[in-house]
Amino acid sequence: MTRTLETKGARGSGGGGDAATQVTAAGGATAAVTHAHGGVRMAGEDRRKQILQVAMRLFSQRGFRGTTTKEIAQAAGVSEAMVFRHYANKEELYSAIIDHKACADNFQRPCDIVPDALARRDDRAVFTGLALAMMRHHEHDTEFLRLLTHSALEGHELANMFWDRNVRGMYDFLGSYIRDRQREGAMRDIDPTIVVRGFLGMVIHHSLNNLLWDTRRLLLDITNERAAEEFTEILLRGIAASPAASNASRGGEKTKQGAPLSRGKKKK
Amino acid sequence: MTRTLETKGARGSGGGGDAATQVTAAGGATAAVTHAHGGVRMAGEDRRKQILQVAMRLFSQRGFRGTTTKEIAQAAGVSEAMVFRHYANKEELYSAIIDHKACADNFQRPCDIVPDALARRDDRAVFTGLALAMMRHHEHDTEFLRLLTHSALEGHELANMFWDRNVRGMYDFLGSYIRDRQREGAMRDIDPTIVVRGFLGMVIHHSLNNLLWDTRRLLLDITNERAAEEFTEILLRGIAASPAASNASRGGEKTKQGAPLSRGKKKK
DNA sequence: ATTAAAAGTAAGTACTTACTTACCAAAGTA
DNA sequence: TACTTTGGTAAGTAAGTACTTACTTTTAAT
Repeated sequence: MTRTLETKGARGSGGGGDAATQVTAAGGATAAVTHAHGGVRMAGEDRRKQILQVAMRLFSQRGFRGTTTKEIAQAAGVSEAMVFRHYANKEELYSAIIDHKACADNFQRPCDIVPDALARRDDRAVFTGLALAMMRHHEHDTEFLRLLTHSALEGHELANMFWDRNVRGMYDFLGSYIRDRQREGAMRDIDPTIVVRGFLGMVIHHSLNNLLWDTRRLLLDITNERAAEEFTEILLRGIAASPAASNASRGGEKTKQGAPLSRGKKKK
Repeated sequence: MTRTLETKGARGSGGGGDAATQVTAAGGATAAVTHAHGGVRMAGEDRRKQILQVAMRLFSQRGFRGTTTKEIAQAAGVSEAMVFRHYANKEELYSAIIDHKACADNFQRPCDIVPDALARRDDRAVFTGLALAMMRHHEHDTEFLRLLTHSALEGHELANMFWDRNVRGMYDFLGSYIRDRQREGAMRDIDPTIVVRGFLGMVIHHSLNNLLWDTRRLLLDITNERAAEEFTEILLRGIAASPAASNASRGGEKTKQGAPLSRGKKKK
């Protein structure tokens, strides 16, 4: 009788998304509490969040134009009018997603992911760490990658925002790390941006592939750890300061390099 | 007066697509040939093709669900009824695109692109050749890449079909080439599928990036040729048979290798 | 000239879509 | 207990949406 708002609120924001759908489905038949509605009454703020999450899921599955407000309402277990009570229109729902996705804990800066490896100049740890962080994030928040691709295709703002806030930073950061390692003689002379493009290409394409194309992993079924290691191995060998060939042709001067090739630590 | 069908037919299938749109736009105002319609009368087969091409363009821009049959009709310069005269429903239009895209000249088998390089065991030529062919195709038929991504997101058949007919083949082909080169001692021991994944990742991600994300090439602005070469260089160095390290550790047996490392030919 | 097939249209239909209005009931509060 | 606030609904509306029907014009062979 005197259950507080907290109780309902907690249920709502916790696993509310799917539960509400079921409640609604069953509600019409069984629960005749008051009239037709079988959904739980939530605190406004909780309902707002829940609707947002449901919308995120649906947008990521079917795209913005491909998702109807009716579907969102049904999946949230409320009437369509409730969606428009909380969000003035469909577009505002979308920008709320942008805010939520962009401002939230979603992306840490790359330098925060592998700080110690950076200090140690452990190239392998740096690249595997970053690759792993990205792939785990993609796998754990699959909605996001789909949503992002949809936005890019539909020319929505989310794509640009993500680009500016995250991708650009990643290029800057990794690019300048590579430049440093080139100066230290550990990596060969090559445009760092191309290296970043190649690295991100391998990682992101792999995620996109698993998520979008080969969901059953028919072609290639490996763990994120393995993928991160193998891609890193290819990349680092690929950009290592001129190896055997130059050793053979130019002879001696290996001691010239400021820092040791981290390739040496390979099968430690 | 007695112009043959050929004449009109040729116009229709030639540059008809965009012309028709303009004709319609101007038609309402200027051309009062018979009644309201300003479009040219086409032979059935030509109109059919034209509608298909218009639909392809629109689907690639806005996705399947995001494109209306009315828009297609308007862009083709005909009434909506004409669209449904040629294609029973929207879905059939889509599968016609699939047929056209999949069956047409779109994708040559990988072994046909670089046949001589394959025979010569010129790894560099093989990989740059393939990369370049893919990137050029992406650039020249941008609709296709967008269409494909849309299909993958929307779970349409085109994605699966493309996967089965093209991607799978590419993995098989490149995979077995790499396996051969490993047996010949030219490449190190690594799962060939992972190598293919990495290679396609770099190339496809680069195309997708230029087409979808960074269309103004702000982050990286290089020619396809350059990109193909650099990615190939990274990959081949990355998977080359263990270089300095193994030579030094295991000593002699270099003559065991069936074919010379094509890396030697580098700056020829 | 007659006629039949084919290219084309205008004006529908049945349904969906984003969004509104008017009203209701549960919760808190005086 | 009465009253206000707020989460919630049912039943709209106007503008799409895919798709149809009934009709007209052009073409070209008889």
